[in-house]
Amino acid sequence: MDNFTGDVRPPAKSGDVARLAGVSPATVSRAFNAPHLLDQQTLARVRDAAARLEYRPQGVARSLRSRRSLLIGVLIPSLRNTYFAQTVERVQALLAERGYTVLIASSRYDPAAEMAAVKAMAAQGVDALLLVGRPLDAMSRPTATRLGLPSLRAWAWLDEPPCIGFDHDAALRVVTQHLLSLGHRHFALVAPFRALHDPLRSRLTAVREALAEAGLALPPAAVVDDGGFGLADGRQALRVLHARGQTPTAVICSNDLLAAGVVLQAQAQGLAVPKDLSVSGYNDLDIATALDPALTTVATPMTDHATRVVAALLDLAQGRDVGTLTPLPTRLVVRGSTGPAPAR
Amino acid sequence: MDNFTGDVRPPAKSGDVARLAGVSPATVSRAFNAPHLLDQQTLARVRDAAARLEYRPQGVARSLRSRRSLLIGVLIPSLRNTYFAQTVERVQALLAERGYTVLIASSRYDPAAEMAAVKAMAAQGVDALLLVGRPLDAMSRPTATRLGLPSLRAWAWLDEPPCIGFDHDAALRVVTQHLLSLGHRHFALVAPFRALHDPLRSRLTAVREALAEAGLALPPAAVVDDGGFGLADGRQALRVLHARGQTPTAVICSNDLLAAGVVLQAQAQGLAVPKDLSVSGYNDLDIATALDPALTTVATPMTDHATRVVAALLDLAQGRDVGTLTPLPTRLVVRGSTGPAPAR
DNA sequence: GGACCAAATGAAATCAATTTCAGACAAGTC
DNA sequence: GACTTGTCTGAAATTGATTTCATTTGGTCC
Repeated sequence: MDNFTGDVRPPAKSGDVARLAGVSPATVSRAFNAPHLLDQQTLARVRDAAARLEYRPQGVARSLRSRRSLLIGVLIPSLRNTYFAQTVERVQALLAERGYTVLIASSRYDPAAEMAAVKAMAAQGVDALLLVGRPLDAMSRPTATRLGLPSLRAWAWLDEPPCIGFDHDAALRVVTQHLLSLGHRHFALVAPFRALHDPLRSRLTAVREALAEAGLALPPAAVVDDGGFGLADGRQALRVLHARGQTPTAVICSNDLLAAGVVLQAQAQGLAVPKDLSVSGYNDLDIATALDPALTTVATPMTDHATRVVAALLDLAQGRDVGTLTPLPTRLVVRGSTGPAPAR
Repeated sequence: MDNFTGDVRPPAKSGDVARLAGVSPATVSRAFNAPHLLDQQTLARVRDAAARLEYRPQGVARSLRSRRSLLIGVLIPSLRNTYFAQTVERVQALLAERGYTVLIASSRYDPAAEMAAVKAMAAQGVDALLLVGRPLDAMSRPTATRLGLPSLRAWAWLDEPPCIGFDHDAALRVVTQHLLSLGHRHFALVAPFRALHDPLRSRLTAVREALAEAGLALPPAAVVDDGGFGLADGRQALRVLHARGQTPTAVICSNDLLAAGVVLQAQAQGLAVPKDLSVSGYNDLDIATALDPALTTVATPMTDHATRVVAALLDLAQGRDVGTLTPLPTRLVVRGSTGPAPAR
């Protein structure tokens, strides 16, 4: 039952430190939270006593009285998405430097799970909540607000402050224009968002509009919007397009993994990239430069993203207002996977 | 400053619910934590009042008094590792079903960060700690124990209970034997663990030993133990081997991404896989079957892993002992990337 | 030398729940 | 009818830190 291993004496509490240092618990608290209020001598005595007893203030008690938990909740759609996973890692590392600990939950694109996670995190008393990606449950953010929980939306730029993110629709328009300028007239879009709710599909609209400006249409058969987000799904997507009789010269993908899959499948079928088929990705992950040819893609700089997200989170957690925010810049990175349209 | 939006009235506390239901706070508490103790009528009244006031017990106060936080800490080496990321996602989902919330920290293979995370999680009062992968700081687990924090080691099987994991060394011996049985005599190993501390390199020893049994040696030049864990690193590894004058017929890789990189690089250089070169991966991630040829690899079943980890964590969190544990079974999955050694 | 002020500290209240302990009441037993 | 037993409930203590408020002390200014 009990699990004694040598010196598992009950951990010291602030009163113990106070007694050893010959001060009151209030002073111990100040030594940790407002050392400038203390006399140098006193501070030293308390620090010494705390070190000797290996005292670590119990977070739970601190949170209760001070109403600050030093906890930040992070809610993402999926950890299988490398970009999200890396973002979480960076955000966590930066927050740890500032003394914050990170609570994580993945909704796995399930609105109910998203809402449940918001409530769970509110119940645990996080100081602020980071919502990565577009909302799955339209009420998740209002719910956080109603529970008195400051929240930040990240990754996708939405006009719903505070928000720090990229304007993905604009980026996709740029990709489309890039391909148009290379002479492409036959497009396909691989963006498996069908199962997700409407707003996520604005990417589709963005591509449609950019094509419409050039007088081109994107027929439903040229859009693969089901399946997953992985390499195998990219391969499958190209097969599906061909099975539907589609023979695009340019395939726009909603992430690099899908694009890599399309490239591999094309090569397996004897199509040269980019001579016969141009392919574009999104995110500029490592894989984009690990392929032959390297992927033309949209860079969504992660360092910038993570840094600004953390700064805003800290502001929110400490009750400060975050100023007006603008979308983060994306950058079209043209590499070998896109080229002039083949003559037909 | 304040941020009122409509009905941000202060959240209800247990006393409010008690008053509305005409009972004492103690009864409200019992309604949530031990409903069987209450009269049906009373229970209904309390539930009704709680619903009407949208009462959610404040976790911080509950944790303080009950000494249970319903928080579980998860500490991993890296979220860039897809297997770890997916494991975290599953573990989190399963724990959420049981009412637990997950605190996460990534050490990024930094021993100091690992130790700091253990302390931070202890301070936040997690009920149990999951340590994924081999220890970076030998003291991290003893520290947890000394702080009275039950911990579980996962992923790697170590004789340091409680632990749930795979015997990677045994699995690598099986891989080596598979390749030996195909007639290979010239091996290379891509396992970029050099920067990591010693125990992690036992994989190298495992391969060496298996080869030794067949009377073969693995020269240092045939081992690539630096670089990263990505696709590009796999490509680079094969280049490095060739630059060193190594012409292995079989390359054993410590993960699927590296193996994929080796395969792609080989193909780019005109080497046929597996005719000229056999390559093995590890983990059996999605990418293993998305390539041409598909990767021979070692399956480390994630569902099994996550399920058992969660069961053990719940036991630990609730102060129960976890029984004796045995390593989880791995499985060699032979696919197209390995084949008979070429004649020389 | 008295009034005033700032710095340093402690005593006690506080945060919001859970838990302990004891009491009320009803039902059964002899 | 007295006694036991079990069920249900509430009052008050408890958890461990922070915060408020009051007090002490020493210095400065006129």
